[in-house]
Amino acid sequence: MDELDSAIVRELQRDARQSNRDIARKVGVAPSTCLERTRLLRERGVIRGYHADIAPAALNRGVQALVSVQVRPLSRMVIDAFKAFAAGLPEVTAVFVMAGSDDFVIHVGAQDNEHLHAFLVDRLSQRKEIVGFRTSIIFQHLAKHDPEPLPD
Amino acid sequence: MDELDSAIVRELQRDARQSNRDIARKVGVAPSTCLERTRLLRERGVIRGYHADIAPAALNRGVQALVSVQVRPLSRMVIDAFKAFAAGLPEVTAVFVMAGSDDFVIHVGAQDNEHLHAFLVDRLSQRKEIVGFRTSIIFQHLAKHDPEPLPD
DNA sequence: CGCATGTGCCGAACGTTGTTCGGCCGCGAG
DNA sequence: CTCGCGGCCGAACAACGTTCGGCACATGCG
Repeated sequence: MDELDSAIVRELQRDARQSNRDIARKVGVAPSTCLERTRLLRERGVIRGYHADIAPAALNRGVQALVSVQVRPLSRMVIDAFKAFAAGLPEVTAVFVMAGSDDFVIHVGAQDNEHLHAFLVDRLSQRKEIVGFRTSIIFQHLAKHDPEPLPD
Repeated sequence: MDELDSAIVRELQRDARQSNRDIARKVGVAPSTCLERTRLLRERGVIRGYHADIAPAALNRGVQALVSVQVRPLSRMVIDAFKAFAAGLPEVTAVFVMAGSDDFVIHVGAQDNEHLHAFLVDRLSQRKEIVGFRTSIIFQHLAKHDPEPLPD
């Protein structure tokens, strides 16, 4: 992970669909070199994939929320089962397994408040391992899609 | 946003770096048609960008946390100022503006616990508008990078 | 010090792709 | 029925991805 790799990664974070030649030119190497570096970055697991960023409203997810969930008992079986369950729900876009007073934080998107409420009542609260959850609506979501690498 | 648009979006969510021809073939139209559709989706703001998904450890973010923050007074000025401040910090990868008992949730990544602690103590707690914050470590982060669109 | 070995980069070549554009088809309005 | 329009197609050309042989530099060993 030298300076060249970092530069390539930065470019792909900024715009994953620009041509390999453009990236090569920006980072100052030949296209073939750039391609080989990129291939190795994928192979090493540094680059995990390339994804389009879609406006939530276009996917019928106009309302988003973070749901903090506590489950009991705190055994691996229960945690893994709930994690798999949550990840499988279509309204769920991300699952955080947490340390602290909340065991999970779930990022949920729904068409509107009514659908969100239905999701919480009909899906989540069904699960017997849940001993409590707290839902907070998201007003805004600023995501940094090209975070700079932190210095060592 | 007809069925063809949805199919293209789905493919670009799955893999943003596959060729336009491949996408066209999978969704069953000519490459030129697919390209034009994609261009319109970008123009309409449905597609907001294409980003590489990078392993956090490679960016020196081995430790991640969600920080719930309360600020006072709850005026637009204070909220906007804190939002801009948080988004500008290199350790911060996402800022959620929330409804509920927490005003913000900040997604933070740091090299290790020591750096995380330093960030919280030296950066966050500097801000006078903060009346309280709570930090929870993230053990795991399952993100769904190709969420299916919800039915209408 | 000279030489052998290996690693990483380059540039050329070729098959593939992106992108544009003219034209065709089907549909709806008049 | 005819006209106009929107959307899709296919061809063409420039640009790109990908592979491969070779070169230069560094490293370690005789």
